Amino acid sequence: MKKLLTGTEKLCRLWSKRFDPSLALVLRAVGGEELDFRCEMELVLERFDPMQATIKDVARRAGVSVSTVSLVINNSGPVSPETRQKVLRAIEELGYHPRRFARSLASKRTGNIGFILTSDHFSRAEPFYTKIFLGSEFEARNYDYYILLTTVEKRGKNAGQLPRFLLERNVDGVIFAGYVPVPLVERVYELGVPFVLVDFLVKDRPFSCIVMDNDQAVRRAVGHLVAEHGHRRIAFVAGEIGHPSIRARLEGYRKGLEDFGIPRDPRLERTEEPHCSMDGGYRATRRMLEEKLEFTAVVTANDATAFGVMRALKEAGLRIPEDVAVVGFDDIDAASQVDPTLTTLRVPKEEMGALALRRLVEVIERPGLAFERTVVPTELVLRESCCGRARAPKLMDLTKEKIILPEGGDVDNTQA
Amino acid sequence: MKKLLTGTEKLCRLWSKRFDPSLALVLRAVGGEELDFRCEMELVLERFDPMQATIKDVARRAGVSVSTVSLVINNSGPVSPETRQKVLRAIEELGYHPRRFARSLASKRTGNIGFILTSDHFSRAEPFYTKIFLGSEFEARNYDYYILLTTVEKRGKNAGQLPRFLLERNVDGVIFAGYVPVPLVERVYELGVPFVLVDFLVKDRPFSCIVMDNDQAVRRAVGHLVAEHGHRRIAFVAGEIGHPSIRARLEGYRKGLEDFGIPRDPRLERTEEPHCSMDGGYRATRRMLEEKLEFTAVVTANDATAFGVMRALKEAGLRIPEDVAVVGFDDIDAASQVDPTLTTLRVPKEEMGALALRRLVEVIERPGLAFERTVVPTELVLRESCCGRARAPKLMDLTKEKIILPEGGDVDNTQA
DNA sequence: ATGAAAGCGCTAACAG
DNA sequence: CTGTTAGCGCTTTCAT
Repeated sequence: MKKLLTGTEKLCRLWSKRFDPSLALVLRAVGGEELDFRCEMELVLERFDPMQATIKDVARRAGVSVSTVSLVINNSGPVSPETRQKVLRAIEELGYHPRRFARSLASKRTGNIGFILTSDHFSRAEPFYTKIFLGSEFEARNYDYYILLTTVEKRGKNAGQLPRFLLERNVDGVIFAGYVPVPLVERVYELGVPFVLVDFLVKDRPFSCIVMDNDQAVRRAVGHLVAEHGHRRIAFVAGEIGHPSIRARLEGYRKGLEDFGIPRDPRLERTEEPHCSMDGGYRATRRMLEEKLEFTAVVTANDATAFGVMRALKEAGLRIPEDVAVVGFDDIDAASQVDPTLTTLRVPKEEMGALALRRLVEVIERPGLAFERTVVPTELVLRESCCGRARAPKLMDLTKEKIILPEGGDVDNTQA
Repeated sequence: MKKLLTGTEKLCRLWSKRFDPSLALVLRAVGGEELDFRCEMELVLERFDPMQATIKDVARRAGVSVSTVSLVINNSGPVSPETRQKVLRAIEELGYHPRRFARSLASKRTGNIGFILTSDHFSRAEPFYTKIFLGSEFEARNYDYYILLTTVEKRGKNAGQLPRFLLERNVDGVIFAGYVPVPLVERVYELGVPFVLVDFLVKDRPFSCIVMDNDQAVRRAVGHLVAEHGHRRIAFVAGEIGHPSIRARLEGYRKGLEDFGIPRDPRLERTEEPHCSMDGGYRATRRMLEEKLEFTAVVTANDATAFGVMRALKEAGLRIPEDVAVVGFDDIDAASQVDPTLTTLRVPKEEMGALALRRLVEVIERPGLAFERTVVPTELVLRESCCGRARAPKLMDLTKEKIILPEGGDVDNTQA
């Protein structure tokens, strides 16, 4: 049985909720008679309320209904210019901002995007994925989205488990960065939640993704080593060969050799390490040296690996690049800070993150959009580790770093 | 005038909302007679609904009211063990998860925390603040919070402007990382939104913050250079002297010299560069060399600066550390990857981020908690750039890096 | 210990 | 073009 509240009672509740419960008690004591001061009180509240204005306040002040205000806010419907002006002014005067969660509840859209990567990538805090994340984050603002980042286990019991924000329906879409568990991707797909992969793709599945031209990139690097520097004995060092990108890089290395009719030497393909890390590069190189293999250049699966390679070479008393040239992949910050500076394939990390975000927003806003694969080009950045100190640009001329773009030949300068 | 909806009408709406509007039309055509299939239909929905179960579904299935379910979920109220079991089972069976935004609307708590740093720090993507962020992010999960990251302008028209998530009331508290505009901090303070500063503090304000023992750290480093290696001519290179942390490091440098009665030489205090960057370090060092200043060691304000210093020294044909020793600050990843590896002061970045998160959650959950300043200790990590290759640990023994802890030294590490 | 009911602030369908 | 109204899914008195 619904009990009608008296004016005073309502008021008490209001105060008790929005201010201090003790004030409500005072009011209760004072308000012996039942008056409907609702309206006056709301005006009072408007002036003293420590809480932000609501859509109701705006409506009252503008002398229109809440729906009209909503239409104005969302630009979703015809509103006469005068009314719009009134509403806009009220919003301005009250400093009104719609609350995110209230909109979410009513509209089923959260304005959040989930960013998922493996704890592996996270805990090793690889600058590579950090950059991608930052790229997405930055772009997200342009579309008025927030990004919620989380990590998942690559394997083990929790591997297929949905992140919290999906269970709580707290995101409108998801970006997967790097090598995530395929079952997880499939589950998200089944849930019907829009998603995009970055630097990853699922075999035999046409999911939307943003990847680099991994194989062509390495192929180009090998081409440079052979054509410009006359290398013939070129090694390839990588780990984590399960990652599609890494595998593609190996393929690119092979194609590169093939382009020049150089026979493959399996002993120079070092993919035995579990990770593409500095440690992995170091150990693999030590082993090659111990096996007395001949090589004058090393192409690696990423910059971290290259650092390990360089370290091992130096410890063995070999000069870089005079005795052995080294090429990395990614162009992380440290690549231009090590000595000698590292020739590497620059991946447009932030740009990839931004691209992923844009594509995801598209899908969110136009459900049923077809999957699409985007391949972004990398650039070969020539530095000391393959060209030598004399020929490579000096530190302070970063803008003049020589860069070989995928499209053209030896295009000079221009840093992206 | 409220119009009562018939059973069919209700059903149509339901379907139209939760499924496909076209289905609703079909139903409308079929349901000529007015039946109240509400109950049956809800059971049907329960089985086929692509949407997640709601608290109502749980209540119905458990045969209790929604309030009881709420009590169970939040552990906020007395519920008989049997009822609790029933509810828990229903939740389990339905795979129910409360929606974040619905809770927010009802409870006024969002479960989000804002993370604010300047676009400066962001766009230069300094690994330092990235690590702090990751530390907070990781810890946030333990407390069931999400982190929303955003950047603000350090200066200019937008400098004092509130980030979106504050306007939209989309966070329960805020973490400020690094040097943010003081007016912004003050505004957040006035808004009554809980906040914590990391690696920053506002002069003459007792705001809660997590900072390192900047001055003591550098003092210890100087002490090491003097006591262990006999240096007397020690330079200090930094930029961005407005940042409290950087200023404190300069103070530490001065104290360090004082400890050994070494007179200060203003020409060896290079703080003219705008930023603590590789470029800044490089240029400052070039200038010192051009001015023919004598120095056998350089203490820098951060690792990036140190890299620039090393580069300039090498270009000048000086050996590190034989001719000049170098000490950094932060211990970013690259510090152990450069050649020679960099002696530096390790800042527990992730730990600081986590600490900030914990402190913030405390404040959020117990409003009115007093401000508190936390000083975390740094460690002096000895590597090749001051000890030389022979004495410093080899690459692969990272765990055996020699570390001097603040406690172990002869210095007092309390900071006001 | 449990349930009924009143919101939280907003959107969107629908009626005028 | 504008207003009325019914929710969205949950929390939180308050009464029982």
